[in-house]
Amino acid sequence: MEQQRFTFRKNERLCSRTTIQELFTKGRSFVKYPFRVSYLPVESSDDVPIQLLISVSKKRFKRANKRNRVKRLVREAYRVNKLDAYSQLKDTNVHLAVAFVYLPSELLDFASVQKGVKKALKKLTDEVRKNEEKE
RNA sequence: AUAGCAAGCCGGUCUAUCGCUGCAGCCAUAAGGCUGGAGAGGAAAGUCUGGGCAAUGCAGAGCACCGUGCUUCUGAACAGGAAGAUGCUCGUGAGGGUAUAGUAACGUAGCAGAAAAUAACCGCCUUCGGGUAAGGGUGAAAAGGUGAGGUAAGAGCUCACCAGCAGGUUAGGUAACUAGGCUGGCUGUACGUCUGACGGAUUGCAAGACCAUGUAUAUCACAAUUCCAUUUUGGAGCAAGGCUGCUCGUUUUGUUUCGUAAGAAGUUGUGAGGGGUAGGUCGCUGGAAAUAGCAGGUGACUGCUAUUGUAGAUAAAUGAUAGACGCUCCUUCGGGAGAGACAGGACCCGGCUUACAGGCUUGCUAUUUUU
Repeated sequence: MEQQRFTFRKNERLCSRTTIQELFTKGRSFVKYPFRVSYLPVESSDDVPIQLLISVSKKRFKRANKRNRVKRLVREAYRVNKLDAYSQLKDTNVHLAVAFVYLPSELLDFASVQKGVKKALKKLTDEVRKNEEKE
C-alpha cells in the first residue's frame, strides 16, 4: 500500500453480487444524513480495509444522468477523505463491505456531500472500534 | 429597423492539481508502476417502427387476426423521406395544419326542427275522389340555385344561365389530375359495417457460443454382493403435444398389442465422464461507415474519386476543485452580480415521436422610416 494516494480502483469497489446480497440481508446499518450506511465484516486477503458500494435509488432520481452525477460526487468525496478511516481501521485488522445509500431526493453540491461523507466515515469507524472492544 | 415564416447548424473553450476505463510501448516473479494516445448525444431518451445478427419453429392450403391506404419517385426496408394532386381549414403575408382505396348491399344520424328520407303534419288548390315538395328558418347537412314559361295549385313539368354527377371526347401532364366541348334531367351529406389490394412466424445480446473451482449426480468400465425379466427394432390402434388462433393436413413423444433380434439387471465402492451453478472469455464494433470534392437530379437521393480510423464499460469509466476567456444584466467605467437548457452509450444501423436555456447562418414575408 502506497502512502497518501487518493485512488479509487477496482479492488476498493464492491463488485461481487453475492457479498452485496449478504451485506443487505445480514449487515448492520445506521442513518447519518444524507446517507444510510450499511456495513459487514468480511474475510478478505486484500490490503484494502474497505470495499465500497454507492447506491442511488431510481425512485428518487428518475433520470440516469442525475443518478450518475450523485454517484460521481459521492465517489469523489470518498476518494479524498478515505485515508483517515483507513488509518483508523488498520490496527484493528478488519475488512469491511460498506454501502452508502443516498437518501435526499434533490441534488446537493460538492461541499455538503463532502461534509456528509466525513461525518458518515467517522461514525462508521467509531462503531467498528466499539464492537471490536466488546468482543 | 421591428415583428415573423421556412430550412440548416452550434449547444461552451483553455490552463493547473487530484482521479476513472480501455488500448499501445517499456519495466516488474507478481501486485502493479511509468510514458504516449483515446474516451457520450442531437436527441445517447421514449421503445413507436423497418432491417442486420442470434436461437427456436416451419410440407402446404383456407378462414380469422393485425397493419397500410391519392399519384410518381426514392430507399436494404418501413407506419420513413421527396416532389406533386384535390378538398377543408388557420394566418394581412411568407407559410402552417389536416384528410384522401371502392360504394353493390345494409345500418346509424343526438340537440334543435313540421320533417334526417319508398316523405307524415301545417299550409296551398279542389269537380271533395284527391293533387301538391313553392312556403314552414332549425341544423354540420333540408330532395340542385336564380329567372321565365306553365298550372286548379304546384313541381326539371319545359326553357335559359350557373353548380354538381355519369358516359363518350379534345388538349396538357409519366401519373394523381387540370382546362374545354358534346350527350343525358341523372341531382343530398357524414360515419360505420362491408368489399377488394398489398404486407405480416415467435422471442431478443439478460439472444447465443465457449471455458469452468466447489457440491450433488445421469452414463460407462472394474470389483463385491443380491436377484430373475428386461432391452432393441418394424407394423397397427389409442392418447397427449408442436406447426400463430381455428379447421384440414402433417409431424414428434408416450402407451397397448403382434412380429424380429439380443442376453442381462439392481445396490455399494473406486476410476473415467457428460451436462452445469459462482466466476470468466467471446459475441463487441469496419459499417446500407464518416468527411471533403466533382458529376447527375426540382428534390429525397445516387454515382465516382480522395482522405480518416472514430467509446466499448459490466453494481457499469469520461469526474472534482481552482482560475481565465466568452455570454446576460447593472454601473459612479474602478468594478459588481447572475445564468449555463434537455439530458448519459449498454449488440449495431435507418427512421418516427417527445424534451431543450441560449446563440448563429441562409432565403423569404409584413409594417414603418430614409433614399
